[in-house]
Amino acid sequence: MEKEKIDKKDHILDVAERVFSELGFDGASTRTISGEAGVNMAMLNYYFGSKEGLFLAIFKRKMIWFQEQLGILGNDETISSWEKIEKYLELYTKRVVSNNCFQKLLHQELSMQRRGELSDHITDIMLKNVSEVKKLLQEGINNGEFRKDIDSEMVIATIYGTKNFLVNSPQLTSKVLGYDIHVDSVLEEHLKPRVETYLKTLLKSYLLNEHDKPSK
Amino acid sequence: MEKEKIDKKDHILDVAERVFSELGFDGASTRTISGEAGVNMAMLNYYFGSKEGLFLAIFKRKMIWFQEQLGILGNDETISSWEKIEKYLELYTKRVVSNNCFQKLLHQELSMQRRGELSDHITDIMLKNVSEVKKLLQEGINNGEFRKDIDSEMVIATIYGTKNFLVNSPQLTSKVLGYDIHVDSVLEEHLKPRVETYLKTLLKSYLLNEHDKPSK
DNA sequence: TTGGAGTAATCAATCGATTGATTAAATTTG
DNA sequence: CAAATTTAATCAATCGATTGATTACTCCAA
Repeated sequence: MEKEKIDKKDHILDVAERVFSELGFDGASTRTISGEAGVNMAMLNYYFGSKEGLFLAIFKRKMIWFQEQLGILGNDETISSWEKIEKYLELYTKRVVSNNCFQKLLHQELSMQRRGELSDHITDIMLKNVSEVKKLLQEGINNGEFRKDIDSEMVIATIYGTKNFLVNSPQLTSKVLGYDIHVDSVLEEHLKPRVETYLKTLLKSYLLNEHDKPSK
Repeated sequence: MEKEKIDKKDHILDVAERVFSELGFDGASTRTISGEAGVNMAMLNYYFGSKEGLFLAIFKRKMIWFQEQLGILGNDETISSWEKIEKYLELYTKRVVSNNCFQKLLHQELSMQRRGELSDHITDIMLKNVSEVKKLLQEGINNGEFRKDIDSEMVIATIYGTKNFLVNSPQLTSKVLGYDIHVDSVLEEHLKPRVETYLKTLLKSYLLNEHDKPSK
């Protein structure tokens, strides 16, 4: 059955995504993954060719989602540059909750140099995101909304880095913040809005020209 | 000879630190490490008991260095809160260059939940750093230098997160910035001062009360 | 100074366990 | 039936760890 085959493959990808994010590529054995997914070990190779093929399939699947999210902001001419940044931040912090595993997996793999083909793939995915934000920032500079001397690339590093730091080391973050962010409801109701508010305030004070700022 | 034994152990730790940071804990085999260190494989177990013991020894060695760095800022009463933050940023970005491998290793391990004892160790190390910065920020709030509504914990996440994002994925960062940060001299002369300047400007605009800011 | 006993360091060889992958047979599906 | 799927069994390779033998060194008595 075509439909169920896709569902089963999707189920395996879901499980693999989680296990990989928890144990890393080398730490997660094919036996563990197939065991937790409730399928025979040989199925992984039957469906995805190899362990690395399975790993790659996880990213392939998410790429489509990335692309469409990237287009949402698109070329909306009706709102200001700062409002676009705000919208992007809202879109991005939403993923704090929904794509927890994958984001961790992504930056885990980005920090390793080997597995060249895969690393290039992931780098390309990230580059698309980066250039999108860069475009928004440059637009704001050109129309005078933003200060001319902002460091766009560093701003991007701050957006991604701040979030990654918080969600990629949940144990540390939980201790620092005083609530357990492993619990989904806590993530959704406390961390997510807090990060969103903070990043907006932080970037507003850095990006906007003085005369545009509310006196606070 | 006592002296040479320490040197050799130190050499192994140096190599292991690098290899672990490049390949991860599971990806780095004891054979690879001993091979690159130019010692017999059995020496690793002879010196450190096990692979995990070797891994732990890397962190044990760095803990001393951390402790003394933490005390440097100490209770200096002669400078303002903002100047203390500036000094901390300078101290911190210095490590962008000098402790590249270790920092990557640290946050690699922080993002995995298993290896409980070690994770707790690392979390504690980080917590000490965090609480130190938190104290500086709180001090600035209390004496009126900083705005009262700043989110201290998020600021910390920004400082660490921004740097980690840049140095933990050198491949991506190099493409975004347009110069290869794998080269040490580039790291030192371009990325480090850039990060330092950026973080100072970013945090100054967020932390300081309006009336204290230069009109820019 | 020399010789040998005792300790520390190093080595090649190998252990059982686990890894990713493959096979051929069995089962299900259309 | 024929094709697609699923299974258990097994493959060679590699993993971390350990062994016993060997070398290098220290120290003290003669």
